[in-house]
Amino acid sequence: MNHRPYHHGDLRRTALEATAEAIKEGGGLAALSLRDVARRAGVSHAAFKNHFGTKPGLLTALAAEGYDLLADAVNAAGDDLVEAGTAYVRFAVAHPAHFEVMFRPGLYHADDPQLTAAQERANQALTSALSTSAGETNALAAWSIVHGFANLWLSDALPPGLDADPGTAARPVISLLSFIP
Amino acid sequence: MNHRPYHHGDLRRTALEATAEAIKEGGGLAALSLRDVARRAGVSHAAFKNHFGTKPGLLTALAAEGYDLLADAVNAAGDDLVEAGTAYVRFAVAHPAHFEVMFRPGLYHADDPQLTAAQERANQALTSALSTSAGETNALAAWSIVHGFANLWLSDALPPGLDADPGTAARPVISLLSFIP
DNA sequence: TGTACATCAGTGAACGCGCGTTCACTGATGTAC
DNA sequence: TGTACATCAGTGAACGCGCGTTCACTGATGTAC
Repeated sequence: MNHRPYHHGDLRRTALEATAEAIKEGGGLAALSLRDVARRAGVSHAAFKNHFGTKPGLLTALAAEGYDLLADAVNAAGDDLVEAGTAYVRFAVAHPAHFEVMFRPGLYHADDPQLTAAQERANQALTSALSTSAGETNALAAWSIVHGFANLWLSDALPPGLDADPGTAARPVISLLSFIP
Repeated sequence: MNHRPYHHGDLRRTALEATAEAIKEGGGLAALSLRDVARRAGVSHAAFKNHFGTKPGLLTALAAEGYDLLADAVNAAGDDLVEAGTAYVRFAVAHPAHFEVMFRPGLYHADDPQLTAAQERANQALTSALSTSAGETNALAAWSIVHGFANLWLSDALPPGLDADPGTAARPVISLLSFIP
């Protein structure tokens, strides 16, 4: 008999994972419900109140985690535009739920301090992959191309026949911008 | 007394407009409900059954309309990569609800004949903006950059200070790909 | 021009359901002394 | 080391609500003759 203890011990962590799973496997972010997340986490559906407050609170935490993961991934890629861009695409495909929530600020508390700090980290990471002489147009192009590729991949809109690994498929595309300093 | 007639006369048209409006002004696609659309259209919430069947049926019609509008917009731009790309961005911002639904095939009947025909039209329009010698990597880059810019704009994620018109703001970014034949 | 009738478009009530949040509670943990 | 007690984490029932869909219906339209 493995009777679960009354106290979960790591509910916050488990809840975030269950949320990402629910978005990925359930009907997407549109169909996300706290009760479904609770079921996946094996916990009462009222248990989240202590950790996150309400539903937007839960999504705030997920978005903040997403920005932190993105910052980590881009930082690990080093100060190289193509590598950083490839890391961006890989992050989006590896964490589709985080990625989707991050870009829907209407669903969470956009002014949460933890969240804005994580956004700032991600921003720094992305900026440092560009030379300071790159200019805004170049920066927008770089961000647009990786963001667009990631979204198209996640929408399953890209033509068949691409490499099965999104990073590998994206690299030649991103490399067209290699002239950016 | 302007007592509405029993028969609406143009409910299909009105319903699609009300749906786009509900997505734009209500809480986004996630919060879309048939009953809200019916309220906006001034009609019983059961009235859609005759025209669209169920909720996915309504979204199928909206997506099909979106692909047709996109095809029209890109065709009108002529066989020029930058102009076609700018038209893509303008379309997305002018019709955000259509654009959002189009790239969520899980929400509609992706095999609907009217829909697939419209998709084919849009595909043709986009393809013809590229020379046949352009190659797949170039095509993916062009699509990615305009799709990414449009999504970032709609997410309100772009830095402040850009031109208020999304087409004008996007043009210099897209122009970086002018080397594509 | 009139009339019968089939078809179509829209109504309004009803259904069963899952939702987010609140509430009083209980079990477990940790700290003060 | 023991004990009292405050705090915290999780429970389970309850609430009110809006949802998508179905149903029998009614008003309007169009067609056959």
